[in-house]
Amino acid sequence: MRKPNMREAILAAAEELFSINGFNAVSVRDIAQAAGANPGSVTYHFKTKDGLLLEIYQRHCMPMNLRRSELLEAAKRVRDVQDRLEAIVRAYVVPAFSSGSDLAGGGVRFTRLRAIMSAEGNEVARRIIAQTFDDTSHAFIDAIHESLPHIPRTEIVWRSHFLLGALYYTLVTPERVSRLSRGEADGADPGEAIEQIVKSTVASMQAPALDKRSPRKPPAGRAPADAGLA
Amino acid sequence: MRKPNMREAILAAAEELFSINGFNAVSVRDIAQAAGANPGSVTYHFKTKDGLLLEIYQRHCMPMNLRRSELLEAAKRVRDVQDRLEAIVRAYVVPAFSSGSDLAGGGVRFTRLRAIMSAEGNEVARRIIAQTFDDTSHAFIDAIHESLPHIPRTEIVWRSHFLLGALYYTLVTPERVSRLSRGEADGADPGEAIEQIVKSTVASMQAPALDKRSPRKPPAGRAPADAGLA
DNA sequence: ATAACATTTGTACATATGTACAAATAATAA
DNA sequence: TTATTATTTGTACATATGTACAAATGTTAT
Repeated sequence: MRKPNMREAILAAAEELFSINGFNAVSVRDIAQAAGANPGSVTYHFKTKDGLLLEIYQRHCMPMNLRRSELLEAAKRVRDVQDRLEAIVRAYVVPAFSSGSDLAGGGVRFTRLRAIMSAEGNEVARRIIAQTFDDTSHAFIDAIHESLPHIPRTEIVWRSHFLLGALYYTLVTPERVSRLSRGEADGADPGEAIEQIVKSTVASMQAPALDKRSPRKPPAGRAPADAGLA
Repeated sequence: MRKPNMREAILAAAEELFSINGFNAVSVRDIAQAAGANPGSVTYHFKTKDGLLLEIYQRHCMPMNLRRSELLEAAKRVRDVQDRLEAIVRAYVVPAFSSGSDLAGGGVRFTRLRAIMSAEGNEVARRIIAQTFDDTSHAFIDAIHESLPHIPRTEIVWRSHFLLGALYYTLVTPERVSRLSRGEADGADPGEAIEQIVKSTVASMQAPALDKRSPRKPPAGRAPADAGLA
């Protein structure tokens, strides 16, 4: 074949298919076919299916985190507290939708991929994510915490976690928003999604703290985790 | 074999395995082995693997929605607006963690199952969910909307969607909360998760509306969905 | 006990899967 | 050119998969 760069074609096809169907449901043959390549070619370039996923992550993680860091630094310089908080949240959300250097939809595709991998409990993904995104996550958590010093850090962690969940779920099931809003909202419109997530997250961050317990040490005699519930 | 009820054992094993690894990564043989049954038994009782998943959904959907409806009705009768809003959100969240009639952890397991199925884009699940949960979702959206009449319904839909995303993600990746909070929070503690989700969601629901456009009809000459972003 | 039915077992089949590898072909360097 | 290397192709293998089905076994009713 005279494909200018088959490696790239395979990578793109894999990313597309994984981001739609997950890792487990996509076969190496599916990927090869979508890329117009031979199954053997996949083995040649990436050795294993895991290797292919790894390469996809390595392709995207750095740029996305870089973009986030830039936007975060800019956001931290915003004077007004309310505006700053919003800018910080936006700095976290926007790169998840548009990863800049990438082709159209690249950011959305990779974020949706991450969402599905995390649901599938994919081990390759889990490792990469923990060691690549945690730094950035901490940076955002700290920045938000500095804008909201009266909220315990732990609660900021929870709320950031909810933000990521909202983001993931919106990318995975956008049609549900359209359906439940009876067509008044378009769940697949990144602009709309970003605005809604940002506004709703900023508000949630500002919620009063629960502080049932002292900020550091929980009192020893607490009921076991799932006593009254499970 | 003299297993008192093999059908139930298979169902339980499937639910457990699906809720951890997803549908695609679990084989009929895995399920059979976990249930101490023969692969053929699975075919006998449920005909196909899809049939097995279907049965799991039918087993849980009704009770969970019933519980939600009860709690919702009670919540709607709360006098104070703020308290009512919180009660409504809680009525939505709590049954996702504890499905009542079920054995310990049943609610969490089924909700985690739904989270993974929705990420995997499972068709069987998608169909059942849309026709079983949408009524309940609308009831909650309406109830919240009545407590917050100044917020457009569409925005309540978005924020409810984020709530579900947060809930799902917390059940799928609880260890991330523990890790990012450096052990100060336990992401797997249902009680803690519920309180955090409820408080943060109540706040997000009360966020001011975006209202870039008139409440009902968006102006015709709007930019195409993903023009400036994708 | 005998008949009727329900369940379980064991096995088989067709297909799908990840990956290995030798041969063929293209690209590059000498 | 020829030699060398990089890539692609085709095929093969071992294993896994969903499901079908007949035989064996258990259960219940008469």
